[in-house]
Amino acid sequence: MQKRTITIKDIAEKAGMSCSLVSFVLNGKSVQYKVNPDTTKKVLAAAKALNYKPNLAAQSLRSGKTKTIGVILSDISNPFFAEIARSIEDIASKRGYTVVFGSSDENPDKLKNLISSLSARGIDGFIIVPSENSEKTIKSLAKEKAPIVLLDRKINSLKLSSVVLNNFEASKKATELLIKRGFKDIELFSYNLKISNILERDSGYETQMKASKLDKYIKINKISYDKLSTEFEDVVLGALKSKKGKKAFLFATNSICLNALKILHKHGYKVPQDVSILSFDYSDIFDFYSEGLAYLEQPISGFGEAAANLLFDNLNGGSPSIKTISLDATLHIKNI
Amino acid sequence: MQKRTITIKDIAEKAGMSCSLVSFVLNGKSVQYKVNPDTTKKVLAAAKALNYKPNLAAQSLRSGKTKTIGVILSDISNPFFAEIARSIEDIASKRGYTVVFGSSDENPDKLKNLISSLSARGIDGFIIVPSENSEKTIKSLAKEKAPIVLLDRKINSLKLSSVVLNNFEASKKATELLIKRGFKDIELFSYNLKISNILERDSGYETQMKASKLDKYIKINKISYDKLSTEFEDVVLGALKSKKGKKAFLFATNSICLNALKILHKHGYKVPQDVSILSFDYSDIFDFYSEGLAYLEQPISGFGEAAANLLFDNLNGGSPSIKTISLDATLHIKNI
DNA sequence: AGTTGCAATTAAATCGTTTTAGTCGAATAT
DNA sequence: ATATTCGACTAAAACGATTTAATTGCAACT
Repeated sequence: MQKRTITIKDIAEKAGMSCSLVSFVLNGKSVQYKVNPDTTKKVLAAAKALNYKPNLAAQSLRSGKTKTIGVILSDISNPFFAEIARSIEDIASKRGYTVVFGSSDENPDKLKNLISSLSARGIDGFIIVPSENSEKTIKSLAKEKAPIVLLDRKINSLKLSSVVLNNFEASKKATELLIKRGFKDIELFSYNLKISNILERDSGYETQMKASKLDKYIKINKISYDKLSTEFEDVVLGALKSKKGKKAFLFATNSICLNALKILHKHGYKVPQDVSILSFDYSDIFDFYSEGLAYLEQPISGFGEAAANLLFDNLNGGSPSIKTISLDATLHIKNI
Repeated sequence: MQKRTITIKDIAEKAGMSCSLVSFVLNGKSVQYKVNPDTTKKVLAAAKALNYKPNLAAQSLRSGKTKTIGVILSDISNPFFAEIARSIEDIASKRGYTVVFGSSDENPDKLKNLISSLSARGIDGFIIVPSENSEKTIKSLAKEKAPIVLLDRKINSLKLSSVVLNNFEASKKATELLIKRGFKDIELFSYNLKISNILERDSGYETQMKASKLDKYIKINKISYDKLSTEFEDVVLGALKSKKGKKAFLFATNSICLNALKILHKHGYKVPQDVSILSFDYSDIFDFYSEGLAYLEQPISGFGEAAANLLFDNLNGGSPSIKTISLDATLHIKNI
């Protein structure tokens, strides 16, 4: 069925000239190589007539570039990362690049495998959401290979561009709101992952609690990433029973909050009667609560766009400028 | 910073032999080409010592294969497609393939652009969620290029493998349940897209309504895909006010249902007092309803897996067997 | 007239791998 | 002793595009 693919040679024959000329024209270097305007026209006409599509493998082999960027996320089926993926895809396609995605599941070994398989494909640049303990892997990638932009989390010891939320400020601001509203018993639910965004969220909470002399109420519940659906229920129920009185839960991520809300509902606890909620990220569920809830919306597409633009600047400009872009969260309050 | 990349030639030099031998060994053709076992060992040792990674561009150029598959979805930021994307990615990576994704937004022009840009990259095979009016585009791709598997929707006029839900049966079964529970006034909310899954869901509903002599209650609300957040509210409110008595809404997709539930909540309507709900797909929201709700869960990862396996079978086996795989939905009932 | 200069074109090398067609010596067969 | 086979290996072409160095005419200058 496949009618042999059209090469530059076919064009050359049809137009009655050498391959070189065709290549010059097709790369927009007619002027530079002083190609006769008539010749240029002939080439373009022939290329269109034959419906020529350059062979990317050949171009890559020659140039060492693949016009492809690699994006490694935690999990592309997580809505947060799916939206990021989408915004990166949009920008890349406008620039004529394609994107390959990989999911690390917060697992450093998977991350390492992904990086090595992508880097073997001669990817031009990377956008990476670094998992725990991925410092060495990323460092060695940075040493030998293409530009890298870190996303959602930074690694201070590495001199790399990154795009992150202003996590510390957001978390502090959220805690402050709760305190202003009269809450003292504020518990944070967070992952036990050693990644910058989580650590900063923890620290923002802690800092504000201390600043407001609520040291003795500080309680950070660290949840293991892959045990959210199993062992989390006891943690939440325990926290609900711990003390009497006005109570608030601060959730470091969407997924933790969602699971907690399900547990609350399952056991008949009510928001805001039993507890008030403040969560990072937006979730559709939030639209069904009209009081006792607030959330910190992240500029998700902004992350993808900023990271993609940063990467392309490094890729094309060549100027390896290291930047950290820090975006702000928006606090939405529903009668809290 | 880049220490020149290692080629097969470097290995050949280090091991003191020709490139050919190295290639034979590295491709596991030692036996076929009767390479001396000692030589084989030497090659492998040298390759490992130099940390050799084959240049994919060169391999592609030579073989015409890219070890890459293209996946075109409606919108990768939609959780349904994100989960499919994830399951395809997992299978592909196990087989040593990478995946490039594109989102068509149900727009035939975007789909066409995506296909042409992916096909120019010499993609080995495609998994496509066909949008409306994409028949011609896909047909011409099928004629000139690699294997295609259609996903989520089929196009009867094209002889292509596809993986879909048994939409007609699912929709009929759902309608039947509602009727058994005593509902007569059952309205369907569906997209006005001419794609097989939607049309079959419409038809399953209609068929069952007729079979149960409820012809005069048949009402299909067709919503325009990109106006879900704007013009949909009036449709829902209108339907709620139309008749008195026991009422049920059947939603053809997750996104329609989610939007409707938000509207219900916003205007103070209650489930099941004002209306009962039956939706395709699962949504986290559903966990917050304990009565008057049922949903048809689709085997989402199953879609991705089946499609990927089908594609790889065609890709490697070479046998261009055309199969339609039809998966069943699971009906979950919450006190309806 | 002979050199120079320039516009326009082309041949050929190159990127890294795979594969075909051979080479070469040693072992076996006649 | 010569022909045949076979094991082990190699040279070189091919994939398609880009780019450097070289080659044409032809006009312009001294």
